[in-house]
Amino acid sequence: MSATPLFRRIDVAPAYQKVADAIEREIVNGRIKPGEPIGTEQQLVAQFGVNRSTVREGIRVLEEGGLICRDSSRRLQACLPRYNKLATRLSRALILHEVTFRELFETSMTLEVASVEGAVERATDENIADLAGNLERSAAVVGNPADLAELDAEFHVLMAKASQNRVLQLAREPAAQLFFPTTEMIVGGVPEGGARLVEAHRHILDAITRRDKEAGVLWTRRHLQDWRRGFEKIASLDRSVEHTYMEHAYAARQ
Amino acid sequence: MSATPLFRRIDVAPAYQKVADAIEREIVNGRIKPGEPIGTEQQLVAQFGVNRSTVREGIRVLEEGGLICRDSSRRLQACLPRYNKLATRLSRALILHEVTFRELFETSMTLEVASVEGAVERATDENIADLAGNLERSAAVVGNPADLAELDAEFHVLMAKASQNRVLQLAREPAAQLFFPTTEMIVGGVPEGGARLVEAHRHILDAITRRDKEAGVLWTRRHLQDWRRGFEKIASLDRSVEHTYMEHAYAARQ
DNA sequence: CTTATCGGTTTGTCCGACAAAGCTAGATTT
DNA sequence: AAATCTAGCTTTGTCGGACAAACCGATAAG
Repeated sequence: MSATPLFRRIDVAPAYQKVADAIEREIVNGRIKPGEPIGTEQQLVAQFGVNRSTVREGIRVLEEGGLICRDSSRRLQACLPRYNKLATRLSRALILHEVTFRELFETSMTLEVASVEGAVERATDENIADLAGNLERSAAVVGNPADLAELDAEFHVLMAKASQNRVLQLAREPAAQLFFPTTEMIVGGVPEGGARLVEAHRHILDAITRRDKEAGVLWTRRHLQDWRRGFEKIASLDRSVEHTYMEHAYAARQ
Repeated sequence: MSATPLFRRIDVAPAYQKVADAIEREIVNGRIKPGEPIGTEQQLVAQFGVNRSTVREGIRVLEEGGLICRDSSRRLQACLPRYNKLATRLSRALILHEVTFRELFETSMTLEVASVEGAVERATDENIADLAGNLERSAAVVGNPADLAELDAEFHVLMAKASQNRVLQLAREPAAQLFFPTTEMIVGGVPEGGARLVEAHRHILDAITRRDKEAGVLWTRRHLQDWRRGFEKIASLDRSVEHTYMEHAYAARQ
């Protein structure tokens, strides 16, 4: 696979990249822990011996990557990258690749089933309480598609949290960000759609509480199949996500 | 969920962020297509009416996000974000969150099974030829853990490609980047490990070719269970990924 | 037809500067 | 004395200008 080269690969990375890499190393290696300050721009200028503009370009890179962030007073500090923020980038990439709803549906089915299985096995009392709270709020807005869609997305996030599996939480996030925004137009377009959604959530939560994996999986599948049927009424599964958004939600929002 | 506010949210984002957002909008909306030039920094300075340093900070943000890249002569252009690059960020985030191998294993099992199911259903002749080529090369280096680990990772990427599901490809990538680097130490640590790995790949490819979903899933599960058993010989599943890396691969490399 | 050379562009980096916002600590008020 | 206010210092965000190195295109030389 690899021949040993005569010369080491010459390093021609621009200075701002080296600045970013140097800071990244310190964070990933744990020498700077999340929450600890990176130092002021002036200090970084002194330490790296480059201009402040160069330092700032390096900072932008790390900031976008989620490795550093700013505290209340805009000072730099290391931070734990938020899945959510990073997932947004991935979702955007998916849109640009013109993925279809069929791909999205298939993968979401896999991940949500895995999610409910984990939740049935390992949900804590607190997880269950959170889900119950969400269910209660959902029942109160069953006639309002916009609010219900938001709570539906939250329900599934809580379910993934209840699985106690952070890798799973991460893996499902990009798909969820594309998947669940469509809930609004589907719930709004199908009579009794809201009621069915809340009913499904109720059964799922019940299954999690009773540690009944079979029921949990069954109702999760039904829940997603409902979504799929609703979707097929308004668009083709084989069209790109972006295209369908353009014609529905997006047009209405702007 | 939302009251209609009297005033529109006042916009206080820094200029470099606005520059980045403006360019991002053009790309995501499709007005600038992947491969098309963004323009020189000087042109952006003129269009946005801000300083070049500000423009450059905005460019760094987009570059890191994978939305723009540079052609051979360092000129800016829109590009299709590569899953791989973005997945690297997510993998890094997972390390910082100190995820355990148990989480990684559980999720990988889910995703690889989904992957093989998709491949059995939809693999093209070209996909199968690629997998066969990989298998052949693997068989040739069965005694070399480093090369074999690399080919194993490639095999699973090819399998995900064969599923024809880009969302799935994306979802499995971050986990794969953490999961498969361990293959080297596992294959190296277990006698006959290399042979078992190649054998499993052979059965999986055979199942894909025969469109036998049951066999494909069975051998994929066995393949991953092998990995898990090998892993348990050298570390605990409940330790963090980062911690284990530190003691094995990482120490050897530097 | 290939090679060499030469401006013109563009990027990467640097310097110096300034307004706005936050923080600090001393001064002022109650 | 405690709370409050204010003035100064620090830090960030932005700006203008500058220059070397790399790159492009075109022209000149072999």
